[in-house]
Amino acid sequence: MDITTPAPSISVRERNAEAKNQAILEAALTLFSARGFHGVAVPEVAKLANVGAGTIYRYFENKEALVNGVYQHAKTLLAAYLFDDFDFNQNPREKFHSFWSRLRQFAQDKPTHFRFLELQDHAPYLDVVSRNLEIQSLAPILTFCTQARAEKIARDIPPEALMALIWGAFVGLIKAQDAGYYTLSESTFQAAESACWDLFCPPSA
Amino acid sequence: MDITTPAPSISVRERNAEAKNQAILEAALTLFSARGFHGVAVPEVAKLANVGAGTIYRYFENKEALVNGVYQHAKTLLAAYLFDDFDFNQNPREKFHSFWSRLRQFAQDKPTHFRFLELQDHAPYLDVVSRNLEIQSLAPILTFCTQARAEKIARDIPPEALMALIWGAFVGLIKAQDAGYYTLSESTFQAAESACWDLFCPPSA
DNA sequence: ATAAACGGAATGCTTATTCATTTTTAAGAA
DNA sequence: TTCTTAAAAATGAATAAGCATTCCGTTTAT
Repeated sequence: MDITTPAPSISVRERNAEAKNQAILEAALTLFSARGFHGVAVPEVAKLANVGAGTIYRYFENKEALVNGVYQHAKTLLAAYLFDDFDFNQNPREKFHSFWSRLRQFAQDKPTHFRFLELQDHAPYLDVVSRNLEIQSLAPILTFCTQARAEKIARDIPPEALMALIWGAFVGLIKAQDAGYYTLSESTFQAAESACWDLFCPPSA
Repeated sequence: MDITTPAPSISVRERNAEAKNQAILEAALTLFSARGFHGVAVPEVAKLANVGAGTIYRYFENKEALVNGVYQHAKTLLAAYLFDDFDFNQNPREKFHSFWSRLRQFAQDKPTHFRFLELQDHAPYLDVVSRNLEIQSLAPILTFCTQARAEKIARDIPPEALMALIWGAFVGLIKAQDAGYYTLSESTFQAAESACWDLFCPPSA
């Protein structure tokens, strides 16, 4: 008998609860990313999560809270992909490459998360927490654009617009692949990166 | 009494029907563009169109047919903005400028149409006619990209990917404005155009 | 006067949410 | 350890609200 363990800090109860929470979030992510918020019924989420319909309401106040939970989960994961262990001592071109690669990794590893985030972006049912998370998680990139602008490296365009152009280009690339217009190869991805870098800073400089 | 007019070729009935059809399409466009297909109730469309709920079903078989009607209407208008009286004898840079300006004009004149088309793109409830219209209306741009590629003017990237990057960049620019991140000025639009042109073709050439 | 078009209440189905009941967990007594 | 039991968690049928579509009495054009 082990008297060094007074009580398990994580009870069976907590463990189960965590697993269930995850199962619900994952099921909701899958369905919302395919058909959008209004296109999915809550009992359907319950079924996919192998959970009773009532159980969802023990974890989330209502359907809106559920979609916000999924949003915050996905956005946090994206931020982790983008910024964890990021080396801010790189030169601008290297930083750009890091962002591009990390974004690509996210889109490849977590296509459902990526699609979900694109679909729900700026939806009217997103709450204050979700909106702040959106702004926060883009802030480092905006800072990068602003600095590059100040250093006369980036183009003379408002940094927000620069960021929007490049983010939009990336999203367009992924969406067109999703839509079946082509299959992205490694070399196409690299070529797209340098094309976007040339969008970012004037070619002659 | 005027015996020279045997019968009016357009009856009051036909005229009213046309007006009603338009009113329904416009109301549906407004609501769908704001809240998506599943987020809008048909009687709500009827109310905004000043029409009885039943009347909608005299013009459209069901809700799906309605959203497809709106889609086809909007996509056709976009194609008109993009291609009507287009001068295909311009050089590539001039053609690019024409496309960019026309797309901008559409986004400015018809922001609701633009938003609707972005929101419903590749939605599972779009029918064959809508999907074909999508492909058809982008074909001239794809042809432009393919030709520019063949003439070694455009970057060495699959033309579909090039188009996706530029289209995506444009959409990103407009969406970020919609989201309130900034207000687009004339000069920003021009700068964005040349940035995208540099994305399109290698800067050194 | 007649036939088509219209309107909007009525119908029947779907769905968000609740709640009474059952199952599971934690902890102490035997 | 095994049994007992109170509390927490989970369930899914039931409730209530919402919605797509229909239908029939009314209006309108010819």
